[in-house]
Amino acid sequence: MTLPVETDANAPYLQGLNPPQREAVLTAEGPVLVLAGAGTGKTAALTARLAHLLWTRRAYPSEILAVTFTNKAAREMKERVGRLVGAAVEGMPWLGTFHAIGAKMLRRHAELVGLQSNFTILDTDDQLRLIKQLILAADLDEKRWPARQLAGLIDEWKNKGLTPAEIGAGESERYANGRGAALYHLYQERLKALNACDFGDLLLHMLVILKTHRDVLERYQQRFRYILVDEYQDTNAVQYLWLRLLAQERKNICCVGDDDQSIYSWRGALVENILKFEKDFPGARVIKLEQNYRSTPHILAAASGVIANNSGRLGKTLWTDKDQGEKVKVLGVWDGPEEARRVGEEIEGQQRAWSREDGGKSLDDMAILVRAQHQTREFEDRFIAIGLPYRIIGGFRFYERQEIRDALAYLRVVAQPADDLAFERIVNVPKRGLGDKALAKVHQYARAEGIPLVTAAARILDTDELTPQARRALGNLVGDMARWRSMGNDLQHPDLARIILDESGYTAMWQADRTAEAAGRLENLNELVRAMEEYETLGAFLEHVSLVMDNEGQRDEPKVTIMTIHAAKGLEFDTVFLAGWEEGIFPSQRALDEGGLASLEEERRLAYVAITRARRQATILHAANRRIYGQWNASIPSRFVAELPEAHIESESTMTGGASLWQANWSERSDPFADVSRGTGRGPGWQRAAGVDMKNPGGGFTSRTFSREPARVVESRASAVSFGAKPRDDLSLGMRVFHQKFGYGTIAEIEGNKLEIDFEQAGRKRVMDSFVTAG
DNA sequence: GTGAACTAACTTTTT
DNA sequence: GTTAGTTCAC
Repeated sequence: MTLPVETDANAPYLQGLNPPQREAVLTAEGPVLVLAGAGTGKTAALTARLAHLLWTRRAYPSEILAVTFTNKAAREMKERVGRLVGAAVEGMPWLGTFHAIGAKMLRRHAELVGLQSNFTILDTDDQLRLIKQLILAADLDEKRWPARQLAGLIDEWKNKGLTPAEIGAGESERYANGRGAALYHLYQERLKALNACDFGDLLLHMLVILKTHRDVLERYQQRFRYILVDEYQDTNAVQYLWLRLLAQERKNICCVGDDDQSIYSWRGALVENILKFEKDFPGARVIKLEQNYRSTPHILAAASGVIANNSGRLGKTLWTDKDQGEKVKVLGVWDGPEEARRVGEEIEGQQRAWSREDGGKSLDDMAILVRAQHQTREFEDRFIAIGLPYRIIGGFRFYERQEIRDALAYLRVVAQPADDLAFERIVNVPKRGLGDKALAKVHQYARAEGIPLVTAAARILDTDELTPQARRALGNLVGDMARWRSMGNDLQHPDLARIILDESGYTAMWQADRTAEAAGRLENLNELVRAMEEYETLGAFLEHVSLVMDNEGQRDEPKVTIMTIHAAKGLEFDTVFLAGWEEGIFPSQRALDEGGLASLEEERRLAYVAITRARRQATILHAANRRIYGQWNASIPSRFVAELPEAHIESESTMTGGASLWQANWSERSDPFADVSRGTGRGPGWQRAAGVDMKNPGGGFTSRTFSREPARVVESRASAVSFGAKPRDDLSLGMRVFHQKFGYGTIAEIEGNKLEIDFEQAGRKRVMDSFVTAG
């Protein structure tokens, strides 16, 4: 059934692949681990491998299991395989995300875990509301034991592949004095009653089924002749156990990943999975992809220098045949706003060069990567001010938006009368005068009778439990729902959805809304209904939406991308700005405080991922002062800056008088920021970070040019020289002023209490307004 | 039952 | 400094 090997070499899908890539494609049988460094053509190899399996008739499309983590990756793979082998991809029903495939399998075997095949997939919002109810019912103080915490624990347990029965006393102890396991159990019971699943269940239920039903397991083991796993370093315990069971029989499993890019341990990912692959699958072929097609040598060297500080790596040496290119720029700035300003200037410069077509870049080729979402704000503010088009990736996904969730709840309650959570969500949206009181009565009735809320609501109308007003409102709603349900039989579901949204008053609610977002929300609702048209049934659509639908903003004009490093994984840009490389920000304070060495190493991998996003140019920024939760803090450069190999970077500081002056200021204690209030709300972590408790204080750029003396920590006190000082109103643009160090100059820019001054002798400098006098 | 004022909390978030 | 979530007064 296989073609002779000689023809393989000429196969179209092998064109342009380097030797290790070819090996990864052609080693079809047996376990294979492909260690693919950043930018080494991983996806090309993966898709070629799929094409190879199909082309050589080793397997039918339906006999290959190919799992990814993101919908985007799945989509991309589908597209690329399609280009190689044509329509055959259409028949690849088992190419998708872990969760999508889990859901697909689970629908076939739902009854084995006490669900019906049309179960609902709850989003995190529903999940949290359900857990809150359980906590309330368990008579726990929600302040002391937040629902979020329990949700997090349950999620963690599910990621580890643990059912309630498998939670030991020690684990259970982690919530409400040992009641964790019991609450987890209750939660699962509730889900079953609601005929619902959360994300974790999609995998855990399937794992349980595979473990306990030999026949089912064997059927899948037979079916999947070949298994392909993308981003293997990100698999968690359930996913790992799942794969191991499925691959046990044929052992044709190919995992692709990069231990250096494992950045999701907080979601339960286990780097160990990739590290022990050869133990799990004896005789595994390990193939390293090390030729990088993305970045310049300087960028690769910078990234390698940083990641080399981690221990326990499988170890890869990336190389490239590209030209040296530019060194990685390390830029020290005064504070957050200046960071944003500098990046803006840099981008505008490149953009101008681009419009002159002399080697500049389109905005689409540039990105700003940050550690945490809140850092995007500073850039957003600045870019709005200078009119630079930008797009922020992240925040809410499409189906996480309030209006989408509400609309889906309406659809769910019609499609699935047992869906209490959906009912609760919309019972008083828009406002119908059905508040806590009325709802509590319905709840009580439902619990007493053991029936779903919708049914209870219908029955309670015949009693005199409710106030006449509530009764009227609830009667209308229940009547509407019954009508919509019956209409479902002879209407197309998009039409039905439109009717539901109109008749329920939901659309009208947003039309009446005067806030800025209202129009966008209506737009989203339209989009939702439009998207429904592509699905056969309402059920199919609901699954798609909760599992797959994302809101890739439509690409119009070129824009700079601002996003977190996590979100940037797998992407690449010509020019990348890496902002906020300061202790406490990156590495994050939480990682430093809580996770020990392991989480510091994960932060370092994050740094590695960040640098390797850049094709031609990377600029790393760090500010001396940063406002965190409204408090100004002196900050010191990240240790990762210190780890950048000197030969591949170029440092620059915009600090007044350059780095040496800053150093002088620092030690003379004349730096106004050295004494800036640190506030009282800071945990010990902040002081520790500022106290530089690491081996290499300050480090890098800092250790070479600045004082090694750490920023001193001074307790809060209403200091005269603080940011709180009121701005001077006696200064204006173009005014001639005098400065102790720099002499006379004219004010070129005023930004808060910081001035940009063109000095007659010293040139352009940035100084604090309190340091100048009107000249 | 609904709006307005207060108060804790605050990474990353593929599904 | 923001924002979500809760409490309090109509």
